[in-house]
Amino acid sequence: MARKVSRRGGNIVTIHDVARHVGVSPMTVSRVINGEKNVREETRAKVLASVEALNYSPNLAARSLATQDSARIGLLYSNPSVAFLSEFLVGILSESSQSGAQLLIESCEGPEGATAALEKMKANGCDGVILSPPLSDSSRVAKVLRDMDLPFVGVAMARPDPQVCCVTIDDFKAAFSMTKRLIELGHQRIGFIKGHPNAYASQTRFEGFEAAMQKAGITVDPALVAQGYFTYRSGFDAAERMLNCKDRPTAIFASNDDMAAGAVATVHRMGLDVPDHVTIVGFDDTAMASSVWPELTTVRQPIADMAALSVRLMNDQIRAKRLGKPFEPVREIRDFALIERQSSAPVGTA
Amino acid sequence: MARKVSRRGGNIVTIHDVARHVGVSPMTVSRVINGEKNVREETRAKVLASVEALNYSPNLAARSLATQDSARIGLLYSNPSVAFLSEFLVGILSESSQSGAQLLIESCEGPEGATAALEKMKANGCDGVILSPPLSDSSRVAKVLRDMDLPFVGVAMARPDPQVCCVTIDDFKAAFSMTKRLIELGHQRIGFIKGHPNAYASQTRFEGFEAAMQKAGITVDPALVAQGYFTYRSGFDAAERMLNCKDRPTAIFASNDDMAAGAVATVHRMGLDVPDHVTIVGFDDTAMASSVWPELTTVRQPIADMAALSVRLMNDQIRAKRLGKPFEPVREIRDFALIERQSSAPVGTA
DNA sequence: GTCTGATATGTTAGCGCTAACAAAGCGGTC
DNA sequence: GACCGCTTTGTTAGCGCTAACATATCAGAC
Repeated sequence: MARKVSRRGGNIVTIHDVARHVGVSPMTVSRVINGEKNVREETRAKVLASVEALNYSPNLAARSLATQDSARIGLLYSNPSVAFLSEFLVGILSESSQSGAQLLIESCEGPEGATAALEKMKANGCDGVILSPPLSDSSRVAKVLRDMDLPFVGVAMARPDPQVCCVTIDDFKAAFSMTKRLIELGHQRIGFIKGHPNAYASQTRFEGFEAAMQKAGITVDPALVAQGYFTYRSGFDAAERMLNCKDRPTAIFASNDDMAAGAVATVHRMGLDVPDHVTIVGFDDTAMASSVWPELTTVRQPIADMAALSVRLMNDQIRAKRLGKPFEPVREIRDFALIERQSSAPVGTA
Repeated sequence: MARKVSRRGGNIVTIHDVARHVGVSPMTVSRVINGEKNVREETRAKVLASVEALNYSPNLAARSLATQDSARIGLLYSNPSVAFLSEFLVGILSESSQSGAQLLIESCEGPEGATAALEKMKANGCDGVILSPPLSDSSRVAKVLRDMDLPFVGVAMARPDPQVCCVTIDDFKAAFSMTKRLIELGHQRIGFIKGHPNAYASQTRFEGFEAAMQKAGITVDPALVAQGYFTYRSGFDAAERMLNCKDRPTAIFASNDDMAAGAVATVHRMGLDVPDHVTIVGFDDTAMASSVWPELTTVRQPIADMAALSVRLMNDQIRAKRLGKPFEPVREIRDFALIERQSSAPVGTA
């Protein structure tokens, strides 16, 4: 008898409490909790009932200590589209709270600043890194990570790199679908505002646009293709130029929401209406899309889902590395969605 | 000899490795790591050198298991201004990765949906909850939490409630300062767009505006005070009404950035310029503020800092509760900052 | 009946860390 | 020198969980 002192906090329910309550060993409870097979169905049911009754929830700290796979995952972002970032983080958090991963977050100024941030992470005992765009697309960052021998997963990469483990949507197909939808609405003169020339996504999205136009037998008028830079201002300017054409477009497809919002502002400034005179659509479904008026029709990436998936891939990769097993890079492609709001309408409504 | 099997993952550096390297006991290393006093300066230095040399970083899982204060902190948000949310999460993450807290994130649809979310959190073994606005201001949510006996911390609450532990800025003072700044720029006819009538922040900000006007001896023209709802559209409409006044305002102070952006759009639509004809300023410094053109002059809350602080307060509170000690609610007030961008200028520039 | 090979459960020890206690070291006081 | 109180270091055990091994149970085959 007489353990000297109990360090037990107080009323915390442990696996032992459940075990005692059911009349089995803690190990059996553990097996049930972790969904292992080789537990009699009857026993499993009793344990689950007790878990419910006692309101037991496992101590993740103890678990990761015992299993030795407490992954410390670094999150690196730069230049964030804030809207993207919040959804990204929500996805990461909800997944990692289940897997019990620790998170380390760092920001950096573009790919150049990444090295310092990554070194800091490594020094803090990071086991792997998840990259948000645009870093996920940077071959420079990828090289640094490989040199450091740190596993990584890219989220929303536009450039297909078979070497790299990532979660994305199909930008080409998404742009294709949006364009197709505009054509279905009767639009023929469709303007396109490209994204930043450095971003792979820009090119891919433009190709999707072209392909859809070509498939519909519509020639793309070079006067209706403008270079943008993903900024509100660049969308504003690009739209102005297009709308001053003799034969102005009835629809404008901007490669992201900020530029689409800028385009909306231009249309309004010229005394025209969206969507009555001009349909405007964006890409990304950031906060911008539903903040402006009229709200933007746009393409949505399931960012939170993608982020959550990236955590799972990261865990798999870290585990594989610990066990010295090889890890096959995976490219997971998620479905996008066309979100139709008030900024688009059939041609010639006004 | 012959421990049966080592379950050690592999190359992980532990406190024992450091201890052996220095030639002291693990406990001494632990003391150094945790910055306890009663360690000889010489010993401390040697330990720190070894920590550095071996690139040791403590296993948070083991620590929280041993200390029994592995806090599981719930984050509840609703209706998020995405820009707010991302900064909030960044702050929370960077702090909690240091304290080793586990995070659980849930969203809900306004205060009504909060109960379900909170019950889910409690069932998942949550020890306390951090509330982001507008939930932090909801007395309903506060009541639910008190009934559940869950500690909580509110971030960016506008309503001072001495019962509640929170981190905020002084909305009154912030609105006062911004108004004062506008007056310094020579503006006299200043319009004010209020926020949603349900939000306490709306009232507080308006009071700050009034006080500054009064102090400068300027009468507030009721025609230049409009009810808004924190949405782009409401700012758009409110500004339109004001600008159609016979004697139109030279500046408009909107209670948040979305409404300010809406006001900018109205100004442009009327063929006027920002800031040459009308100065427009916002509040919050969300992504919106630097996405639109011209970029908005606004008031910034140090959201990430505030969020990080809320985690510390939460940890303190949880620890106090575990030890059965009383916890005095704290109200921490952080400094705001006036961010001057291109949407404001001295009066009469054009 | 006994042996085989499965499945189901229990036992032991240890993951890395620190709370609590124990002991050693050190200076000063009477 | 014996005693006190203080600082510094060490020892032990245990936080809650699970890997690995050990054992029990059972069905079926010969």
